Order: sequence, then structure tokens, then C-alpha cells
Amino acid sequence: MSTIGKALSLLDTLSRLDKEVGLTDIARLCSLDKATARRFLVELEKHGFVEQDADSRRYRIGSAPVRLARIREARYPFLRVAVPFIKTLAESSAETVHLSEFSGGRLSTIHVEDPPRAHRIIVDVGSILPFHATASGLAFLAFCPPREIDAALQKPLEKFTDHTVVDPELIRGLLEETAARGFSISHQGLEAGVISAAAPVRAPDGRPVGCVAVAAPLSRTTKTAIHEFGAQAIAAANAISEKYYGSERLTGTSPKTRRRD
Amino acid sequence: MSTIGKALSLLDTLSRLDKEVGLTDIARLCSLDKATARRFLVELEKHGFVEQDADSRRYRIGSAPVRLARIREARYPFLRVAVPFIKTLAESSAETVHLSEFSGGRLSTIHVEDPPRAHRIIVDVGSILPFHATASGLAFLAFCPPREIDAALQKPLEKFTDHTVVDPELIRGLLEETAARGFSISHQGLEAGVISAAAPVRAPDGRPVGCVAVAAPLSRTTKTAIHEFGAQAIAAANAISEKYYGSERLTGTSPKTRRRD
DNA sequence: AGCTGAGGTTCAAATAATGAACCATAAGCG
DNA sequence: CGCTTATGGTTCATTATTTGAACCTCAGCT
Repeated sequence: MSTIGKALSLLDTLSRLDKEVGLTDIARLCSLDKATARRFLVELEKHGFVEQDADSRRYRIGSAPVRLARIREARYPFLRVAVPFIKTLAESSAETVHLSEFSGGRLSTIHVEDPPRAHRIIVDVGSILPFHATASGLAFLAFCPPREIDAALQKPLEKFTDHTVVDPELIRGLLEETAARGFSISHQGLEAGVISAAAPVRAPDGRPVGCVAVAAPLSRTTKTAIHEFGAQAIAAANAISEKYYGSERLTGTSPKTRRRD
Repeated sequence: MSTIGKALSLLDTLSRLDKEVGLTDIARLCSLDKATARRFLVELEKHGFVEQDADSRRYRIGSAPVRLARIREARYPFLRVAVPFIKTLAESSAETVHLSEFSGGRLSTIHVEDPPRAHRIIVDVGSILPFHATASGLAFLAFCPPREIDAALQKPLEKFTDHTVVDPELIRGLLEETAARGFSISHQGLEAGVISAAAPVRAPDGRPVGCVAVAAPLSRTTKTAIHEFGAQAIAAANAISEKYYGSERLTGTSPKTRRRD
């Protein structure tokens, strides 16, 4: 792997910890030599991507990404475009609606709207959504090129609940269903007692960039209701995509869909 | 320079352009070979730091920084902490108040509060504040270690208006004044007709991390008023620092102020 | 004192980055 | 149409950077 890749992986690892860590720890977590980790950290620090606490000497994410994110968001205000649709859906469905974005090989939650009622599903912003065990993950994968599906299913698949599907062939079945009807359903895949439906937000080239998902308590959710949520998620996802990518057509399969292969 | 540094500089360069650019352009702007620039871009793209438009093949900032920024902000919500103080100051001073943050070697505007009156100074979020020509820049530099002041003053100093001070020795004088009274004044340094006062927000180790600045039309601002703004900026900056860094002491010069030297 | 584990540094050896030259494609033009 | 000149993208021998075992230093602990 390139040096740049390793340094960015270190940054990624650092970002996934919930506390600041010391040099030795971060080196171990990244399987890097201490000296190497240190050089990376120094270099990343020079550019503001990490910060070292002056007292504890531990490292944390720096402020450079904040600046970059502001610029990116100023030009591509994905959240600002998407949030109103998520809000509307949370109101009309009266369930928790969350939006995820694919970044750095993972699908992570970038916004959550809680419905105006007490008994609801809690989803945290920033949480990572496993591809095989969440509605969002399935919805995302189902619209990916086959090669990426294969790659995702070759990795070890964690069994989060008794209901988590971990057999790659069964998952392929779910993905086909999802592709056919346009939305996915996760029946207690990540947490017991929770059912979700999700639809992908797709870029003009057809590639998914994230997902809209409705999560509801299993106890009060009928089969009809979850299908209705799925249909609403598709509508919201398409609306976001259309608004975000402007007048560019969502042309199913455009001549320039793929870059190389 | 290390490979990582070069790649991050490329990212920085890309972030400073107001439009997407092609491979040849970005290579030229970074003084890199085309092949090298391409490898960097591919590597950065793998990790979501840049994106390539599928049609135009041009590159732009990706979504990874957005994710990192969310994490950083979730743990260190600098803006959320600072904004209320900026708002209060904008109301009490009845002038535009802006907050800047040091990142990647530059001071950039991260928040602006407009006062509730028609005739006011406009400052854009995201704008870069030159060290020698703005109140924020001077306030920041004045509390930096001497080595960084030297470094900043060795670079070419652009003359933005007839009043911009570009003589390094005169600037050193301004910095001493600033350090002595705790806030800086910029008299039409960046734009004609504008006077500003700024104070640094400092980390517990004493290093400035950003600045609070009040910007007013020169025409209605007396010497007394600008000094009053300066004093209020100091108060706001210190309040932000105290709230952001928690109970840690702002100990003037702690034993561990510097990392090496 | 002596031990342990932290952060941080060194320098010969190993490896990855480099860039001139290359190809492919598209647009402009006589 | 063929030529020119852009663009994005790729190759591979050369070269410079990265690497990591061993090292140092400091703080806390026995």
C-alpha cells in the first residue's frame, strides 16, 4: 500500500476511536512501526489533520477536515439538500429516519430525524452501518457493481442478533429482491426488535452515494407499513438525488457509467 | 518534503480553487509531475478525500473530510461553543463579528455574525485572513512563538490597500503593541474604509487557535469605540477558550509550552 | 536504585515514489 | 480529411524516500 494510503488509514483509524490515543496505541492499531506512525502523525499534524494534546501527548483529529468539509459543503451541500426530505419523511412516517453516506469504504450515518413520539428507534449520527446487517447497507450494495458486492461479501460477516443473515448466498438473494423492488428491508439485522426499510440515493452515473432509511419498532410495524416506508424512502432518496445533482439526468445506465474495468 | 505532505498539499491546493480542475491543471498548480499528481489523486480518491467527476474527469474535494469533521465537531464542537459568544458580541457592538480558525498554515473565517443594522461590513465564511493585513492575523501572530512570526514575515507581503503595512519591521511594532494590550487593530489593512479589532482564542498551552474580530465601517468608528471593541473581543475570546477547553487552566506559560526546539 | 513503559529518535537497508516518454482520445482547423 | 495540440492516463528503470530494530529519555512505580 502506498504511504499516502497508510497515512490516510491511520487518520481513519484515529477517527473511529472514541477517545484520544497515544503513539504506541495508534501504531499498534494500524499495525505500523512506532517510528512510522510518528512520522505520519507529525506530517498529518503539519497539515492540521491531527492534533497532539500538549499535556497528554495523545493524538486526535485536527481541524483541517473541518475546513475542507466547509468548502465541500459550501459547494456540495448534501446535508442541506437532504435534511428537509428526511424531516418530511420522519413526520409522515412517524418513525425515525436516518440518512447515510458512503465514505472511505464504509456507510456511515450522517443525519437522523426523530419522529414526534416517545417510543422510537435511536440511531446515532456517525455510526457505521454494516453492509450485510442493515437496510441501508443492503440497499447500498444492491445497486453497486457486482465486483463490489463480491468484495463486501468476502469479508467476515458479523452476526449481531439471532436474525442477522450472514450466509453470502442468502444475502445475494436479499440483494436481488432489493434491486427488484427498489428498497431493502432489514428484519432485526443489527438490533433485536427493530425493522427498517432503506433506499439508495444515487449519483447521476447510477452509483449509490448513501441511503435513506426508516427504522421502526418491530412490535408496531406491519408488513404493509414497512413496504409503505420503503416506497417513501425511495421517493425521498430520488428527490434528494435530483435536487443535489441538479438537472443532470438519472439516466439508468449512461454511456460513461464506468471509468475503466 | 514527504509524500504525505505533498499529497496533503495537493488536497489543500484543490480546496483553494473555486472550481473543479483537471489532472494537468492540478499537477501544474502543485508543481508535480502529471503521473505523480494522478497517483496522489487516485490514492486520495480511494479514501474519499477527492472525487472525480465521471463525465468531466475533473477532481473536487470528496466526502471523507465531511465525515472526519463531523467526528471532530462531535467531540470538539468549537463552533457550537463559540457562536453564542460571537452572537452576543455582534449584538452588543452592533457591528459585524467574525471568528477565524488557524488550519493548515492559514487563518480562515469560520463564522460570521452580522449586526442588526443595514450598513455593516460583509465578511465571507471561508475567506483567508492574511497575517500582516488583518486584525485577526496580527492578533494571531502576536501571540505566536517568535519563530513563527519570523516565518510569516519572511514571506512576500501583499499590499491590499494604500494603508496595508508591508514593512516587516513596522509589523513587528504592531505585533508588540498587540501583545501588550491583548488585541490588535487593523486600519484598512485589507479593505479600504474598514477598521477592525481582534483578539486571539488561545489553547491551554497559550498557542492561539483562532481569533475573534469586530469589523466596522471606518466612517462611524471612533478611536474610543475601536478600543472598546478590542476589549470586548478579548473577553469573548477568553470566554470561548475557557468554555471550549474546559477546566484546564490558561496558565500563561506552562512548563510544557513547547514540544521540542 | 532499578524497573517498566511511555514518547520520541537514528541510520543502514528495503521499498516505494518519481518522471520522461509513452499511448489514447478528442477538439480545432486549413 | 489528416494534421496539430490539447487532454487524461500509463509504464518502468532510476532515484529518493520510507522503514523499523535498536536506541535514547523521561516519568512513575517497587
